[in-house]
Amino acid sequence: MNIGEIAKRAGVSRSTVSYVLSGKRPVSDGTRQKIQRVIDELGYQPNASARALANGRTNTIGLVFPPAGNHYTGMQLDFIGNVVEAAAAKDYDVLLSPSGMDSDRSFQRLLGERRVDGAILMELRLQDDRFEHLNSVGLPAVAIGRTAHPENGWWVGLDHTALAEACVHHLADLGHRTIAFVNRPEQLLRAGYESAHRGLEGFTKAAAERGVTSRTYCCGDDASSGQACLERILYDEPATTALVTLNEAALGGLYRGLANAGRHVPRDFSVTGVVASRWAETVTPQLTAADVPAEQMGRLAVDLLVERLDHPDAPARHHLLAPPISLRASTGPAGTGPASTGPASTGPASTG
Amino acid sequence: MNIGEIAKRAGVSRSTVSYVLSGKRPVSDGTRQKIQRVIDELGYQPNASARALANGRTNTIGLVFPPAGNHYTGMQLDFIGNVVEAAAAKDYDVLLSPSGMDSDRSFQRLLGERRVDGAILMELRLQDDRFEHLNSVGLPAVAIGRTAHPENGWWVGLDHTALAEACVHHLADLGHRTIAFVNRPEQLLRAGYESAHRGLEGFTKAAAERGVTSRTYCCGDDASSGQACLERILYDEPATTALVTLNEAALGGLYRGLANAGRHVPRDFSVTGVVASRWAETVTPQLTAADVPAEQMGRLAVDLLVERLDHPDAPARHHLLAPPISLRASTGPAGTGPASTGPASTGPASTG
DNA sequence: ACCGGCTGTCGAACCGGTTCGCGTGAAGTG
DNA sequence: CACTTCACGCGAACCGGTTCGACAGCCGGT
Repeated sequence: MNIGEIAKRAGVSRSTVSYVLSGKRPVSDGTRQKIQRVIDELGYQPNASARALANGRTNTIGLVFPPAGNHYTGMQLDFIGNVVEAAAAKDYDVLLSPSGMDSDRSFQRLLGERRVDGAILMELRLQDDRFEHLNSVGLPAVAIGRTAHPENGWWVGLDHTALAEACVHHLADLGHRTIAFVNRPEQLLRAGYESAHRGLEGFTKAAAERGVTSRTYCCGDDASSGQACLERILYDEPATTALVTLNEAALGGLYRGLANAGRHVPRDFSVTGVVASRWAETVTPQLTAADVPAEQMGRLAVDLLVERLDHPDAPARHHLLAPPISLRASTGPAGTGPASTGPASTGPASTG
Repeated sequence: MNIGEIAKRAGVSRSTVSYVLSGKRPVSDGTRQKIQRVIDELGYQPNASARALANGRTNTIGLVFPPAGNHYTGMQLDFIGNVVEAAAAKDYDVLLSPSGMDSDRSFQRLLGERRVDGAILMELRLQDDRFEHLNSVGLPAVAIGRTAHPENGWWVGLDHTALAEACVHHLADLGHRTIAFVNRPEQLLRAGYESAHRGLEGFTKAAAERGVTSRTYCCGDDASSGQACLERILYDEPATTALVTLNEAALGGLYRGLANAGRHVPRDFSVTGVVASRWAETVTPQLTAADVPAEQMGRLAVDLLVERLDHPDAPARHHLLAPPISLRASTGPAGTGPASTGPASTGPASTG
């Protein structure tokens, strides 16, 4: 069932059917209805490849996300889901591309074969060569996150610096003097992950300002790494009474480590960080945290990209978000020290 | 840069370039190298839309997942990630389609506009009209899950009946006599979700066989619903000493409810169910559960679909998986009853 | 020297849409 | 009634690949 078949049955030419479909030229009421009736009867829908070939637009956007290790974190999931929904609402489909590292076949296909009209980049690095690749083939892109030089880019980002600072201030205001920072895995930090770097920067700066003792750790994206990391924290500095984390996947492990060490949250130890609310509410006690507004960010990213596609010469725009800290139940005033001793720390463990 | 440009620069015809690219006809070494050099210099990649139009294959598969409510569970995330990776390994791209309910635009686009060569269906219902829609347009599909009549279908499924039975037997072997079942949300059960129905069936059957007292509950896919559900369980039957759940998103809330009620896991109360290992390991104590092999399932689904695409007349195949229960730390022998009383149950709450 | 077969390449048609320029017939105007 | 104007629909070209039939040239065999 192609457009010629419709034209034949309606007794008109193919171009007239096309104009009925697109509305780009007026068609008389009589012909339009005749054609429309045939279309409805046959349930005709135009072939996407042919249309894309003819008018140069695929009505598809690419979502590029290098996997952090072998699995995805809850936050990535939230972004993916919300981007897909926002795109669907604007009649765009979403093509998923894993990896996106150089020489990655899937990413190359997306770009070179022009399967998509534009791309949304996740998991940004401070120096992100994906932008150059996209620019070199003229594909518009919007980032979720921002590079080291975001001035003239299209992106929607989270102010990790400010959020980490806010977490430190919150803890310092509660009287905590020794605070640990649990970052994403070292491999990602080394790769230049934006959130890891900016969060670390904000944490370090605020800790210095408030004169609190601090240590920073990298931690694998899973529960057992979190547990090991916490053991290490208490081994390195038993007087630690609070931590800030960006690593939502390790959160369960951090809590387990605290429980094993006999530190009660929030009485003996406070935990906070940057985590989407639905994950913050999964742990007990519920996590006081800056809520990552994944839905809003996904929607904004799609909005920006579609705007850019519709107006190729529009000036660059971006959104920098800094959600407030939601007070839940995982932070409290610094106590006089640990209430009791749990199992003695016997030594540090690898923290991924 | 199109194929004609390459042909011109190499001094050959367009068809010869095409044959170099596809290898479908022999080309002499000299010409091949001449063409290949031009291709490499210009970094030429053939246009995906044009190719799809010409040979009728998009090299894209659709992943159809009706959202359970407004967000995705960790298990869905795992499937999506693993399907995308498995597809990428076979040089297929993945197009995501939310909803997939009737009259859904995105789903209709996938089918009618032939954006994909085939589809993988997630979140199966016992009677799933998506199959009929797909069949009516001749699109091959593979399901993750199985309908009420899976005999001649292509699918990879989890034997939820057997898994739920195994959970009950495990608990009964430990001496538990009063067991609750925490299912997916009622809305999904009513919609005919396969896992919810088969899990419930297996639970009910095994509970009857073992003569244990049981109650079954539906529970929203979030932590607060889980907490409310647990309060309700203990209100309805305070003698309950164990539960089985399919609802991974509610798990954190169930644990919180138990902690609030003063029930220690596993001393006073045992918890088990069907949950992917990486989520089972997030909670404390770690969940004894039948591990959903999401990676394997994603890979198998892609393998089946690609096989079906390559051999349109191949006989239907499927894989029914029943992973064993991984013993972790959330189940133990039934005690003599709750060790102490937590906050008194004051009444049931809505459980979503 | 002639013929048959085989290789390697070409040209043209085709996939299913979109878009542009043009022709036609009806309506409006002096 | 002749002439412009306009609305409407048609045909052809095009997007960028793939594929098939044909043909040229070379080889070896008799």
